[in-house]
Amino acid sequence: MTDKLPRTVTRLQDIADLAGVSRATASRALSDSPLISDNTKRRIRSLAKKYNYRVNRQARGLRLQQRGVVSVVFMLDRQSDQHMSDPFFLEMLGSIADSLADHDYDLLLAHAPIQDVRALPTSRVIRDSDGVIFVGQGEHHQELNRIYDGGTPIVVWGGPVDDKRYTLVSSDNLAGGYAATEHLLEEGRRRVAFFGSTRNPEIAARFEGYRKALAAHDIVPSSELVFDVPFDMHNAREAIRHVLEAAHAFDALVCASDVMALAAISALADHGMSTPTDVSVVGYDDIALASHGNPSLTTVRQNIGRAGNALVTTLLSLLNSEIVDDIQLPSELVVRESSVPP
Amino acid sequence: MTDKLPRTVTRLQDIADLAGVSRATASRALSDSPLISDNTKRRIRSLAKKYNYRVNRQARGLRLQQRGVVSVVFMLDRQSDQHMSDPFFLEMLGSIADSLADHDYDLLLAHAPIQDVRALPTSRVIRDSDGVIFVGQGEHHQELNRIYDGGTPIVVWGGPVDDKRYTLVSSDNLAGGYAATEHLLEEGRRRVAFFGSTRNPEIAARFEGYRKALAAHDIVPSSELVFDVPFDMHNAREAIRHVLEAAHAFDALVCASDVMALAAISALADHGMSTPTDVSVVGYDDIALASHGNPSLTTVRQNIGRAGNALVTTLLSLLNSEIVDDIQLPSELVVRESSVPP
DNA sequence: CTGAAAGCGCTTACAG
DNA sequence: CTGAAAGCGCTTACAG
Repeated sequence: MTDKLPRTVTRLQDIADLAGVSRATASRALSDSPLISDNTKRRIRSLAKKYNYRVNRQARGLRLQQRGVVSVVFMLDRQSDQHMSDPFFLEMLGSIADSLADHDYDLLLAHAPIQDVRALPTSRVIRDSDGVIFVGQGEHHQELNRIYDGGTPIVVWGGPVDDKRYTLVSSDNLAGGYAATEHLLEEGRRRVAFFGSTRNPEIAARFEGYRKALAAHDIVPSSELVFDVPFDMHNAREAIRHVLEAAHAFDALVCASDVMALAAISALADHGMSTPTDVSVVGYDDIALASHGNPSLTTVRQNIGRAGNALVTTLLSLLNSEIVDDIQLPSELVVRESSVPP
Repeated sequence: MTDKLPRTVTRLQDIADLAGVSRATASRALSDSPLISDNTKRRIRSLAKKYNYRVNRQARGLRLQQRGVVSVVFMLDRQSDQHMSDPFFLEMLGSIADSLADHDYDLLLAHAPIQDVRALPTSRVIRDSDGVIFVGQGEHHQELNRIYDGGTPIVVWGGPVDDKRYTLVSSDNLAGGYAATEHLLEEGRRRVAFFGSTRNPEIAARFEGYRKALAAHDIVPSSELVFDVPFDMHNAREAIRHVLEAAHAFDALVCASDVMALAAISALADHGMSTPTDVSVVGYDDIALASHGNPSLTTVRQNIGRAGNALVTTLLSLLNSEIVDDIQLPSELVVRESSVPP
């Protein structure tokens, strides 16, 4: 008769004592090892449940040389003023966080913009995590290759690039850009401008779709209608003002993000031009705000829930030494008020 | 002459070997123990630097019974439809993440809405972290007291409540609500409505400021002008539509958040009412989008950078067994177009 | 001022 | 099917 049962059961040893087995057996039972009899397993598991035992992740990690942590790095470009306050990134972060939690991994957030990508390999982000999810490639595509070469398991959300060695998850940006442009042309627009920085691989793919759609309608793309507009709302608005003052006439706009589209609609209004009557506008991402503006925004939806899930499961497969393929998710045009003139 | 120096220096033992001292001495040197001579310290530290040694956090944590992790929980209300996609929360998260990184702590993000606050104490969020930062109290004030009573170090961002035992960091919501209302009254508005759920302690404090400002101008607050509008853009817009259809006349609006203010401006426009000509609107938070709408939004700025920093340093003090006080940060009215009729 | 030893809580190769 | 033992990388009370 043991009358000194532990008050609080926190260690594997406590469960083992309670069950009258060794720590080894308890450990194996909890990890569902085939070495253990069903009976023993059942007994140990119900005990663990009853006492609300949860394995100490630090000890397990130390033993297994795993961290149980995945880093998430937002690869935002200084140059194009892409900012994490873009709701698209938050939604992506939320989706990744959910998916990681489902698999019992912690998320280490590298929120600060990457100052020097070369410092990454020795940074905490890589040292203290099992793998890294990069959201966006920025202009650091080759750096990503190098990090991959260094042996860190990484998965990247981004666009197609040449000479890529890491695993890529993306949405079909080319189809998205095509659908957006095609839609505007079918609504009767003829001078369709493109707003966004094609140094960004995702935007470059959308631009490719834009060009193809124009070509399919026998329209020769004019470089006068392509503008390197920054992502950031403030700078986007400034840039768009300049564009409007330079008076390049266009009757429609394909924008690289919803935030940019919102900035464009504002800037147009400042110039006395209304959307969609004077200029039709299409955004990209379908952030929550898109459906509630005035006018509501036609946009290309990226399925962020599936994106986060794909990033996480792909990385975990990688950690599991499985062979993984790139993943491309579909994109979908959502037509609302901003592109349908009365 | 040792010709078998380790290729990769990863363990404390390696540094100790290199320096020709024991692991104990190396450990103490690195943690700046007064027991170690300056000379030895210098030698060991330069070695650590040279070989880019960083202590294994898991091992250290296991030994010290610390996790090196702080959980962040967004206490969003289902009822009031407050949503993490509100940019305010993202900015707050970013600020907390930065501050935590400065102190070498990981951030464990509990993104999913809390289903059952009672399950928290046994959840990973609490088990695997040294402390928890709650953003918002939602309607779970008493639950927070209970978690505090359970011994978990917590710090909460929120509003004033009775019978509070945990440590609170807040901005001066009463002054904010007052300043917003006062400003509208000085602009000549007389029928100032309040939009927001006063079940939320922060909003309740702002509402108190609203009432005081009215009283200071000898205006009797009318319950007809106080509306329990949800936070979520979509539902806010719906709610505001109902308000407008019920035709309660008002000439100004104090909103519980910028997102809500944006929704209000949209809904007003749908009703053929323009801002600020017909109705002046003031938001709360000063999110990035606030300055770029059309019209730009008058709002009460919360200093999110300072907020995140205050939350983190307060929690770390708590972990350090120091006595901490509640912190109240100033709020600041930012006047823009939405509240200044031509 | 420095070191040998114990121990944080776990998992698994080895032996039975 | 089960257990004793080793060891992941660290820190600190104890002894010198």
